[in-house]
Amino acid sequence: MSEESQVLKVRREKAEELESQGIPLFPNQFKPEDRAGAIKEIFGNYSPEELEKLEATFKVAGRLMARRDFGKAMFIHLQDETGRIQAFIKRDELGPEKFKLFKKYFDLGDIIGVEGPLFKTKTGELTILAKEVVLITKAFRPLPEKYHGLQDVELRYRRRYLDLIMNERVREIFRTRTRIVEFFRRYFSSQGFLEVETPMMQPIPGGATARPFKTYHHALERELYLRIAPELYLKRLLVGGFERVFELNRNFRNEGISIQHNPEFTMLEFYEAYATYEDLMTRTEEIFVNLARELKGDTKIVYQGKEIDFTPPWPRIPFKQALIEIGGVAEEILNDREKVITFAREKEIKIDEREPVLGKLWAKLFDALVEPQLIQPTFIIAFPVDISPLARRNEKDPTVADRFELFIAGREIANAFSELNDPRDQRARFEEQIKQRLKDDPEIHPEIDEDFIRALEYGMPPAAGEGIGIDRVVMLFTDSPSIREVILFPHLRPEQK
RNA sequence: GGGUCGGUAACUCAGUUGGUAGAGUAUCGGCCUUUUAAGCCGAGAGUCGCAGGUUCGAGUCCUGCCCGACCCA
Repeated sequence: MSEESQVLKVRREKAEELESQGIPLFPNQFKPEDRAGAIKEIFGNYSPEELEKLEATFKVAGRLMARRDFGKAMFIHLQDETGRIQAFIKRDELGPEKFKLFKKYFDLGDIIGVEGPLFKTKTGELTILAKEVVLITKAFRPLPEKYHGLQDVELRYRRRYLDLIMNERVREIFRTRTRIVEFFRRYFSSQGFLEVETPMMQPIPGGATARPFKTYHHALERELYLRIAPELYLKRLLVGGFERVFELNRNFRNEGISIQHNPEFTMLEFYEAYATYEDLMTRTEEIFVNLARELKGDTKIVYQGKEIDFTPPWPRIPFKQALIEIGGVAEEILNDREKVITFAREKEIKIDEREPVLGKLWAKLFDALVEPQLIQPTFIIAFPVDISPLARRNEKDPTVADRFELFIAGREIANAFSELNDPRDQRARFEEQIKQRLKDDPEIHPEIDEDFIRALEYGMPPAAGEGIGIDRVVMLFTDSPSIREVILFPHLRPEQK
């Protein structure tokens, strides 16, 4: 076989023959009036006699997914967005010409229209008796195998359209994703938050510690960065007088791809004036309980075989205490930088031994020893100030920030804090960050966002803000082990020719 | 970046010690007017990820590379 496989050749020849008979391959006149799901929902329980009395015809369109040929009649399954419905294609009903045309030229994968009354087969399946059947869109390529479907993970991601045709569970994941996004928008709107859009392209990437994507604007003749977080712009809006704002959109981080990381991911950030991080813990509990009830009708879900219970209140454990009690790190080790490094080496936790910031070393220990153990929803609070450059200091202990991170199923799901609004301290924190920056660390931008400081100098009301990783929330509620399962088109290396 | 596993027909997968590349689905032809992965008979379909190497002979062994999954960092 040369450049074209046998199957593709047959399809192409069939299409050409149809066209030469004056039958259009891609007509645009057919208007379906019914959908598979609604028909089955309404008439599924009708008896054969009741169906016969209906005297109504139904008109559906969808993809031809299955075909069982009996010579002078055949059963087909047609799939639209709402589900599958069976139709019975009978020579005596259609007439010999149309029947022959269907039999010879309509293939699995074609999009077709069927019109006719409903009846029940011997086996009790609700079925459309086809009085009319038309080709709506010819498929030039065959569908994957009807029973096993499309399994190859690489192909599923590269040809997501096929994955969606073949795998109902995948369709369900993305419907759930949309429901979750809609839930957040509805929740925040109902709570008086204004949804806003701030720059995705930023002259100075800020609001997080991460390596950005760089691009170039020709007319402005300057480099721009795809945002790693919207934080610094949302806080400018607090300065501007919007007291409750949120943004739900994409962030970009130029980092590795893993089971929990995609270079572009969806983040919800919200900011609430006159609130504290403690208020946000309560709000966060409320959000997840409401979401679980809406999606599952329960405050419990099962994720990868583990039951997760959102019933509040959730434990609130100080960062250092978690390291000691959950991570099993002795307190005297934590307070000594050299001992921390030795400890990490013994435990084979990879750290940069030149790292001068003690909090960053602690964070590495936390990621390795504590995070995987936080299965039930848990707030870790009182983060070291030196890894919380945008958070307000605790009034009693200035070495920790009024900050929490939420962990569920061994993963960070949310990050929140009372916002630092003292412009002097903010400048000092930025300067310290740059000073402590390891040579050429791509995750810390060497430039201070002076306009952000200036905004704070006009006065930002005390506020608390939070970011929630939407992809990870979707993973939890769809029981998906990998972030790629909840992103329609995850990034892959280019396909080889 | 390192490790493990995988890449064989359009799809899902076998392929023994190195000895003519297989099955099911799909496709094509024949039979069949209530099937549910319909059934029966027959047929065609392959750059075995790519490039080298070893060998009389490589899907199989060796080296490098590409793509993917998972684990580690």
